Amino acid sequence: MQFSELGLGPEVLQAISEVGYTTPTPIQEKAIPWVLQGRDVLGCAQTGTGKTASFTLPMIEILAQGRARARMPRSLILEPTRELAAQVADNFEIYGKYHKLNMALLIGGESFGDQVKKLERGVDVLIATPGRMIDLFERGNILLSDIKILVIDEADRMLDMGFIPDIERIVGLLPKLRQTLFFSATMPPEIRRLADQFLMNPREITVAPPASPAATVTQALAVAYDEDKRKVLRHLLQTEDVKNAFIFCNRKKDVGILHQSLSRHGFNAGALHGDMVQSKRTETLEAFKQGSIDLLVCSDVAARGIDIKGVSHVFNFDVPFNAEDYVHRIGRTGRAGLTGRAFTIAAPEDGRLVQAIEKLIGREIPRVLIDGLETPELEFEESGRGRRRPRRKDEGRKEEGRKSEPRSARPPRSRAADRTEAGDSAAATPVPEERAARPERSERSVRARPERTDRPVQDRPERPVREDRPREDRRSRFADRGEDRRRRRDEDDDRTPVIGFGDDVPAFILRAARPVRPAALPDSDAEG
DNA sequence: AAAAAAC
Repeated sequence: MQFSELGLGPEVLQAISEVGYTTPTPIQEKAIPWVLQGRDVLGCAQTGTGKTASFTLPMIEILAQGRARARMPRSLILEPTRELAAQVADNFEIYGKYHKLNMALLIGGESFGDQVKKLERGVDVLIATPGRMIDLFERGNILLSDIKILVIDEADRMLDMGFIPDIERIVGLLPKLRQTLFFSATMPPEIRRLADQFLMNPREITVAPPASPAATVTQALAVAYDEDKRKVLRHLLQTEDVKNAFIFCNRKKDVGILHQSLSRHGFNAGALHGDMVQSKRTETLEAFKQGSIDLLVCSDVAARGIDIKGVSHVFNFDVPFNAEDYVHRIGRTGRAGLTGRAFTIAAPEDGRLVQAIEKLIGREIPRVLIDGLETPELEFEESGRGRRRPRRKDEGRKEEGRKSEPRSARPPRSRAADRTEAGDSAAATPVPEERAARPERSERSVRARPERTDRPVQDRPERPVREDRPREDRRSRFADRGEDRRRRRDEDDDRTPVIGFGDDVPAFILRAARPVRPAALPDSDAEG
């Protein structure tokens, strides 16, 4: 199946081919013809399935006819986060290149002035987060009586975030006669109810079973004491072949702390969470996209839907509270048929969270050991208040020997991280029992390569940078990787289908950034 | 337990 068979016009097809795509993803193949016919669509699809283009492409086609009047937008797309809204706007820019569509991005944290000015001029496409949208409506800057197409994206997340009342209110302001496209990764009863309420005789499209991570993502779990977590992370960053990575924390505060820590250790990292000013959020995300930042330390604001091509790794510095968020987080890698690796660092008290995740994804996450670090057991009992936090056995002893420094000079977390000397040059190895029980699995598990294990980072041979290779060379390199992937899949006996392009990957995705390396190797493990 | 979103 080719894009040219879906009923899209030559201008859109031209824009698509310039980006390098030839083959639609399953959801695009199924949804685009229906949307072009003016039908409602209920799409059950995770991000990373090509969902965004499945509505932007036909919308560009439909909106090409007619013209918007002042303050009367012709279509409305609702997104749960500002970053996702901006990403959809980018999509319209890219594929609407040969159409003159006016677009307005209505998100919080940016000045009203520009957004209002755009509305005055008349927009074809309105892309908004609910809060700012309602605000502008109440100020009288938007008339919704001309909306012909409504898109509700990430409905289940809107539910999680408490946006449903806002959504119901906005939809109540729209004309009853309209086309509605409704997307959600999962279909809990509450979402189903909304879909029934908003859609008329929709075509239902399901492309990936919810809560199943893509087969292209290799997962692993390291258990470590809380105070060792940063050391484990640094160790993984240095032993893994990390090109770039999302690093998720559960709390905004910890995003800041970890970002500082990694920066002090010479890693090229940025931070992203919802309390940062919007301009900084946009700037950081762009820098990560462009590759001028290798590591993005972030909260769950970036867990869902953020689509950055060719991210090699995801690290869960904290085990997510919500098991579904785990699936979303690790879905930032292994996209578009490329492989990715996802490591989760769990503290002993995270046992129940890990259990919930493993239950959701229906399998155990393979464990890895970090050489030179004591690996505690996960705990599964109720975590009562006042219960003693699990501690390393050697903690007291190391405490005496550690370099003296005024206690008040540092936050408690960073002091704790100083206490172990071993670790930075050690390697992650699989749990022995796992190897003994299933030898064929251990071969492809997330163990660091042997030649990398006990040499310091700067002694390792430089990895070839793919950018410098001639085109043909790159292609053959990828073909090899494809074969490798198939072999590994066979060994895995993993029957989950691969979502994406298979081996037919557009050239631009193969463009790789330089490998991530600490700018300077820390000479001690000190935080300073 | 947290995060997200309007000023």
